[in-house]
Amino acid sequence: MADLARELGVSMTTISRALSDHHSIGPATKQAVLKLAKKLNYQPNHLAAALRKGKSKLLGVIVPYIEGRFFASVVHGIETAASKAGYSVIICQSSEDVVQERKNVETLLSAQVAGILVSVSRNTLDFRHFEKVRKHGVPLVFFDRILEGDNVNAVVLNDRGGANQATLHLLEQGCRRIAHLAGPLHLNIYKNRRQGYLDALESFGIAPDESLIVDCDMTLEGGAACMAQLLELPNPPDAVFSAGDSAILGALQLLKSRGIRVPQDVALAGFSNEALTSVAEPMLTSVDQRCEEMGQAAFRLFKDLVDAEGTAFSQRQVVLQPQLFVRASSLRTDHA
Amino acid sequence: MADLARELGVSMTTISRALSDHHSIGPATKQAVLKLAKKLNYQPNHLAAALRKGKSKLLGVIVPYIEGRFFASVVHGIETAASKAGYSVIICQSSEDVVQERKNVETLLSAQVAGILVSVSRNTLDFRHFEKVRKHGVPLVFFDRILEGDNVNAVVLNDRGGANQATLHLLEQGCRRIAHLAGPLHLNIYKNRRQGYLDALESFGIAPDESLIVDCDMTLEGGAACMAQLLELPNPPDAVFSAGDSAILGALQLLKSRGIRVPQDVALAGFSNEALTSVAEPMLTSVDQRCEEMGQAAFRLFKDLVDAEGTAFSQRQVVLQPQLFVRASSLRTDHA
DNA sequence: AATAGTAAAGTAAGCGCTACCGTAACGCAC
DNA sequence: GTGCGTTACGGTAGCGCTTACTTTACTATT
Repeated sequence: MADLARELGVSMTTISRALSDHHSIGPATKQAVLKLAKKLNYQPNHLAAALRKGKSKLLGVIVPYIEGRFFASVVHGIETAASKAGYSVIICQSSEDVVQERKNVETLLSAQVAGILVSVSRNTLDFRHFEKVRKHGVPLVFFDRILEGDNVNAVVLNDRGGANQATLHLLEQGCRRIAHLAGPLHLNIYKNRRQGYLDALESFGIAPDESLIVDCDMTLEGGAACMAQLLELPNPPDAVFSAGDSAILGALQLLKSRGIRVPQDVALAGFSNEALTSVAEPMLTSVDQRCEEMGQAAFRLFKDLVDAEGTAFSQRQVVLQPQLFVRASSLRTDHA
Repeated sequence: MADLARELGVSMTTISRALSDHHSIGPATKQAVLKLAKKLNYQPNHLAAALRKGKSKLLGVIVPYIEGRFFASVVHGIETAASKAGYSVIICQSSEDVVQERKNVETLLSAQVAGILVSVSRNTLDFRHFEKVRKHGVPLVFFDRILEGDNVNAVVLNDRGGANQATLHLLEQGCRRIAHLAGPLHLNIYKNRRQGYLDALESFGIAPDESLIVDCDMTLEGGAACMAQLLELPNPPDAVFSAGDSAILGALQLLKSRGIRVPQDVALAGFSNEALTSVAEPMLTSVDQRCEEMGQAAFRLFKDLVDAEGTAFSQRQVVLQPQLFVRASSLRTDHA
C-alpha cells in the first residue's frame, strides 16, 4: 500500500479511501489508484484492517461434528450465504464434548470473529462459555440444538410439528397402534419429536400407550433391538414412528428378517430424510429437516444482529417448518 | 495486556514472554503473569500476533462442495488434525467453478492464512491462481483432485490400485465377463480407476472387450441406463465394476426389477464406500477412499512443509492405499 | 471583497502484539 | 579487579491498515 502511495505521489490515506470506496475521494484519483493496484496486484491484508477496526470478516461456526448429512448441509448453507456477504467461515468441531466446545469458543474469540454460530454439543449443560461471548459483544446465534430456557437468538426446526405431521400421516393410513422410538430426552429435539407424536395421537382421540414408547439408541442396532422388543408385546404395533432414520432402518431390517410385511403389517416413518431413506426397500417415509435453509437462516439472523447494532432487535427465534416426504414404507395400498 | 503489565509493575515485553513461553523469563514472574492472566481472564488477540509475525494460525481449505460423505469426511480429518496443532480452518466452497475458486484463493491470501489445502474444481484447467499462492510463499497442498503434470505437493488415493483390487476380487469370484461403468475421463480419478480395471483383466490374461466398457453418468439413473444397455448385448456381463457407488446402485435396482439375481447371475462392485452400500440389498461391495486419513495426511504434509521451511523438502506426493470392502453383492456362494 | 462552505487530500495516532537491541545484576575465571 | 558469559527484564519500533483531525484550494454567498 505504501508502494502505491509512493508510485502515485499521494498519501496512504488516499489509497485507503480509494480502495475502500470512501467519500472524500476524487473520482480521477480513485480510478488511478484502482488501476495501479490491479497492475501491481496489490493484496489487501484483512488481518491488519480487522485489527485496526476491531471487526473482522470471519465468522465462527461450531458443530458437534461435520460428517453426516445434517451438519454438512447446514454448514454448506452457512458458507454459501456468508461468502456472498463477504464473510469467511471458520469451522470448529466440538466432537460432542463440552470441554472441546469451550476451547472452540476461546479460539474463535481470539481470532476476533465477527460472530459465532453454534449447535451445542450433546453434553453441554452450562452456558458460561457463551456468556463470555456475549460479554465480548460478539453476536451469537444458536441453531438446531439450543440451550433451553435461555433467551438467545436461535434458528430451530419445528420438530414437534414435523413429528406431528408424520404421525398424523400414519393415522390417516389407518394405523391405530403407533409405536414411537424416542431419542435421548435431554435433547430438545427429541423431546419435541416425542411431543409431536403425542399431539397427533391426542388429536385422533387415542390415549398414548406407554409400552409403545421406547427409549432407543438411534442407531441401526438400537432400532432393531427396539423393534424386536415391540414385537414381543401381546398387542404389537401396526406402525412405528422413529425420531431418527437410522433406527427406523434398523427396525425395517428386523421386520423383513422376520417376514413381516412393510407397510401392510407395520408402516414405518422416520425423521431426518437421510439419503438412506431412498435406498431402503421399501423406501422410507421421513421428515426433512431443511438443513440448508437452516444454515441460511442462521447466517441471516447473525447478519441482522450485526446490522441492527444498537437498535433494539426483536426477532430472536426463527422456526423452520419441516417437510414430510411420504414414501412406500408408510403407504397402505388402498391409499396409494 | 497492558493492564497485566501495569498491575504487576512489569513491562509488556515480560508479559508477552511469559504468555508465549519464551526463554529469558524468570519462573516466578512467569507464574505470576499466568495467574493474573487467568484472573482477569485475558483473551489473547491472535490477529495482532499474526499481523506482527506475518504468520497466522489459520489454514485455508478449498473444496468443490462440502456436502456428501467424501469431502465432509476429508474436512473432518483436516480439522481434527489442524485443531490439535493449534490451527483453525477456514472452509471455502468453489461449487465446481473456477471463477469462485480464484476468489477463494484471493480471500484466503487476504486472510493471511498459513497455508492452503485444495481439491480443485471440476473445470479448473489453468493454475495461475495457484502460482500466486506459491509466489506469496504460502504452502500449498492438493488432495484427491490434483493438477496433472504439475510438480505439486499432493495427497492422492491410489485409484488405480483400488480399482485393480475390486476387479481382481470379481475375477477371483469366477467372473470372466466383467463390465466397467466409467466416469468422465478428463478427471484423473476416473481415468485411473478405468486403468486399474484394465490392469486386473490383463493380469488374468483377459483381453478387454470395448463393448463392456461404458461411459456412465455416475448417478442412479445413469447406472440403471448403462446396465440396461449392457443387458442388451448378445453376450451380457457376469459382473460389473463401477467407478462410483450411485451408478452401481442404479444398476442393482435395474437388475432386481428384471428378476436377475445378484450376485449369482451378475456380481457387483462399486467405488467410494458410501453409506448406501450397506443399506442396499444385497449390500454392495465397494472400495473405501480413506477420506479421513486423506484429510489427516493433507494436514501433515502442510505441517511438514511449514516445519521444513528453507530446507529442501523432498516428499511431494503421498499416495494412500484404498481398501476393498467385500459385501454380499459380489460374493458367490461357493466362496462365502 | 470578505466570509463561509465544501470537496479533496494530508498528518499522525494507534489497533495488540512481538522482536531486536540494550542494560543491569550476578557468577566465575584468571 | 578486569573481562566475559548468562539470566532476567525494559524500551521501543513497527506489522498494514483506518480514521479523527487538519490543511489546502476552490466555489458560492452576501
